[in-house]
Amino acid sequence: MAIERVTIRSVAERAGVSPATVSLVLNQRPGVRISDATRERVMRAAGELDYAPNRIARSLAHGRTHLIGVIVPDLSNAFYADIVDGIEAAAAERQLHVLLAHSRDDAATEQSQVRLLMEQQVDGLVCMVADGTAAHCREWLPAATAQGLACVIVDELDPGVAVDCIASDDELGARLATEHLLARGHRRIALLAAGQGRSSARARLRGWRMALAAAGIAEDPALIAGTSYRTDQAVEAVERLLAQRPQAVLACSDQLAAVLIDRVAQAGLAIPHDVAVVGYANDRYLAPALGLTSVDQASRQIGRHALELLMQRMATPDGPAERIMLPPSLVVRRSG
Amino acid sequence: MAIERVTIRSVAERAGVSPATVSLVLNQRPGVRISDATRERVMRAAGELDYAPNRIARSLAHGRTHLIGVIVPDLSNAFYADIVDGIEAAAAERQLHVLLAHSRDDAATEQSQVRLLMEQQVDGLVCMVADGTAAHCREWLPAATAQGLACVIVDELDPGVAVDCIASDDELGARLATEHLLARGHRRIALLAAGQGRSSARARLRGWRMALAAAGIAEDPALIAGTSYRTDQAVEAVERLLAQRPQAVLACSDQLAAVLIDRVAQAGLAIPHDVAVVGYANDRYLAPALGLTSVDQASRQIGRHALELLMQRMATPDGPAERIMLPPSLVVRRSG
DNA sequence: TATGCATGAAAAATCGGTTTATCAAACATA
DNA sequence: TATGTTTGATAAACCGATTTTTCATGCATA
Repeated sequence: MAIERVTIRSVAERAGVSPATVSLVLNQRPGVRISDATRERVMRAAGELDYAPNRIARSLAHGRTHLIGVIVPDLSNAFYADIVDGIEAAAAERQLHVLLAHSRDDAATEQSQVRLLMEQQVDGLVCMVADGTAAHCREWLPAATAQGLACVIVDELDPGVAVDCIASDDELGARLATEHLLARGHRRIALLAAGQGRSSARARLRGWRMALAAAGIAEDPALIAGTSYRTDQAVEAVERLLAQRPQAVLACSDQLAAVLIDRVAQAGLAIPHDVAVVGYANDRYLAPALGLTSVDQASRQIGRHALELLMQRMATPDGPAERIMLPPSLVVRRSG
Repeated sequence: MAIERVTIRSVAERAGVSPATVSLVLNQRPGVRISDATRERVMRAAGELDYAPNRIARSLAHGRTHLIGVIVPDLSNAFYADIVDGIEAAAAERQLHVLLAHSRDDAATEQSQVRLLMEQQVDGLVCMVADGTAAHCREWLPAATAQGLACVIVDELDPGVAVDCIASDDELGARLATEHLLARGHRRIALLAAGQGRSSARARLRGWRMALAAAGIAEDPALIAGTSYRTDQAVEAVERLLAQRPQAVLACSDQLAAVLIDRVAQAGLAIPHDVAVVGYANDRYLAPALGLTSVDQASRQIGRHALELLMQRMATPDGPAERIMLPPSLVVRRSG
């Protein structure tokens, strides 16, 4: 049973007009005159047939898909999910749709998704990066922009290539968190770092240092432990840090903070009495569940701004690359 | 600076052949003969120009997009993210790509996404539902299938309309969890229920009941508290349940379990000594962070099977609707 | 030498729309 | 009445591919 598709021709036939007329009526562009009678007939025919124009054909004809490609490293990370949310909201206001692709934070996957999205003729591309892909856009960005694709990189401010970037002001975020811990009287404040090599890691380190320096506290290298955002690899770093007996720890993600809290509890210590803990990203699920004080990165705002930046780039392809930082805020809960 | 696109014509011109020949070479279907010299010239020209065929045009021509639409209610819920992961993996093996849409668990948004995906001419549709959209597919599914679109519903087994469904066997999951708590010697085992009206909620209730009945324990209605998966609305139900002094609680999501753990701790009780807690879904981030015993729903498997079901439906559009349940397993941690 | 058959490539139709140029009819003007 | 203008709709070209049909060749056969 072949299903006969409803095309512009079906509608034209039923309304007794030409396909061109149907197109003109449905797209009602200013300047084209259609008689009320004809318009009415076309609208009714389209309604009766429940006509939905084939976007594929439409895109082919006028060379715009009204699709924005969005690449996300980890679908189940609330930080990225919120950014996508912001992008989607801003896109919807402009009659654009989001085509979501999943890189799994893997460089090869990212690259094949970029290629797919380009073949899909997206009008623009927002690429969110994480540890595995932070610098990888160097590989494909030049080719993409050379073909006229507008791109924005999210969550990395130094991708090593001229492109619009947007991220949270991590220096400020780390500073706010550290100052908060200082204000609570802590002096031995450790940093559980992750994402080495990324602009965010460097910024957070700077923020932590600045706050300590401003308080006149000499930096103790033993109070910095570098690890990965992959929590299954973090336990060793956490143990190393706790062995230093810090009064407080700033963890670079809420997931890492969760691991930390777990180890602290296992060690029979109390939070925040023995060790105060601050997380990063204010994960919608994790932070409230753990009662975790955390730095909120205004992720939806990042998404909105990313789309606006993209619009700007699409309008003026040759302008200088921008670099936007959004201010974070500290959400205080009972962990520190 | 208008960027001249690389089309099949550019390649043809450079290779000194017709566009048809280029297409024939690049799609190398069995039965068409191309001389080695020509093939070589075309391949080189395509390589030199870095030609990427326009999928829009290709799809229009042969009426297949090789795109699978996937609707997800909540991007930041690891359960759905894992299902998407499974769908993607299975799709990639079949040279299909996933077009992800976000319903925010809102019926109107879901419907507009369905329409968009259909206009986008997806070859098939996997719709994951949650509380806000569980029964809503009744509204749009008949029209979608009438137009020849293959659909699969995930995480609801009684959508009220004939369609392929797939979900975890929640009766078994709840039974496993309850039996585990019984085996640990608990008798007053409460159920923190959510998702009222959904097949999963009914199944979990049945599973809990069956386990208790098999142990010869009379059901105490006061030990059931119904709430929403929205954790901001769950505190009241949790308090009500705790007031009944249960020895153990089976929560219908890890997020709810987190709220419960939080309230238990606030009440000065110890987990699992005073109250044992079992969650549901084995959230990749939450469950390990909380040390939460939880029912694992094999979410990636659900995704894989969903895609296979979809393939089957695309092959035989008129077969009877299937209803698949996948067996869950219990992951024991320190909470119960 | 004329005919038939492979072979390999190109021409043309098609997918479902958009958009520009064309054109007929109705109307206004001289 | 002849001419010029609107008005409203259509024909036709196009977007960038695919696919079927057509068409030169070259070769083998009778």
